Amino acid sequence: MTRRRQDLTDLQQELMRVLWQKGEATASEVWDVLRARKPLATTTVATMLSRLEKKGVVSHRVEGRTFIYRPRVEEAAVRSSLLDRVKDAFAGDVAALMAQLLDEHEVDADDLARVRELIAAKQRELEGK
Amino acid sequence: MTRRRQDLTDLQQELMRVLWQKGEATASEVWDVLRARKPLATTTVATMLSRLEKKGVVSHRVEGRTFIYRPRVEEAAVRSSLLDRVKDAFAGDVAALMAQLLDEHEVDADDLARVRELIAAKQRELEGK
DNA sequence: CGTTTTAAACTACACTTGTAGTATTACGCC
DNA sequence: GGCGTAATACTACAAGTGTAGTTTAAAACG
Repeated sequence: MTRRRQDLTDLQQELMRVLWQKGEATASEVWDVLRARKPLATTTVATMLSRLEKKGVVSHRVEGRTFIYRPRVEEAAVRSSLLDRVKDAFAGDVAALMAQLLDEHEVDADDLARVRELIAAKQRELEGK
Repeated sequence: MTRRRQDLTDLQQELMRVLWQKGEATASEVWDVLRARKPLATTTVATMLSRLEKKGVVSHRVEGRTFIYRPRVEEAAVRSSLLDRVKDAFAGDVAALMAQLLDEHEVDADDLARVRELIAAKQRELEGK
């Protein structure tokens, strides 16, 4: 029980990213995408996928003798769970979190504008209530 | 090499949180703080602390026959590393990240105001260049 | 001083992860 | 139809984690 929440490790997330992007994929298709970033044996990818299935985050159907995997959790949910972690690390202080984010990561003018609009919307929403 | 970056698990982070807050602490002091949240044997905490030391994230000095631990990594660094992870999960899209954050987490008017000001500052900074 | 308490050291163990080799078996090609 | 190819199944193994018991030794208390 190494991780609480249904968190994914980096590698697991990379596998999932492929599935999320493609909708579904075979082990070798996933391998094909990942090998650019990182050299892995095909069996490694297969192993990971079947373990992910055991964890319930992917499922597969069989076509011929090939497994076609597809995600069973949404990317947004995983992101959300990750956000929770970070929020905890910031003792729940979302503003502080954003501050550090703005501070350490390259955010361009467009991003700022977008976020600004989001905030305005949120403020209107708060006032509405 | 289960985790890249020098990431900490949830439990490890809870231990560290105590050290960051107190500046330094003995195993039983840490245990004392943690046991509210979670029942752990004292030896568990001691084990974790010595493993954290092996990893280089804490150090200790001896006083009498007691170890007094202190953090060797800053909280900001750990937060930063966590932010990196999330940013990756959002494919680098900081604005999207913030959007989900604003959407799913309770942010009050004060927070919004603070963030708004941060963004304004950042915008001015960008223009300045 | 002997007994209880307390600290740290050492040992243990199950589980997950990253990583991949080996075995088996079905397919498609010549 | 035999053979290489490719796919899954099975096995392996070292690290790291969560969790804690056992051992040893010192300190504190009465």
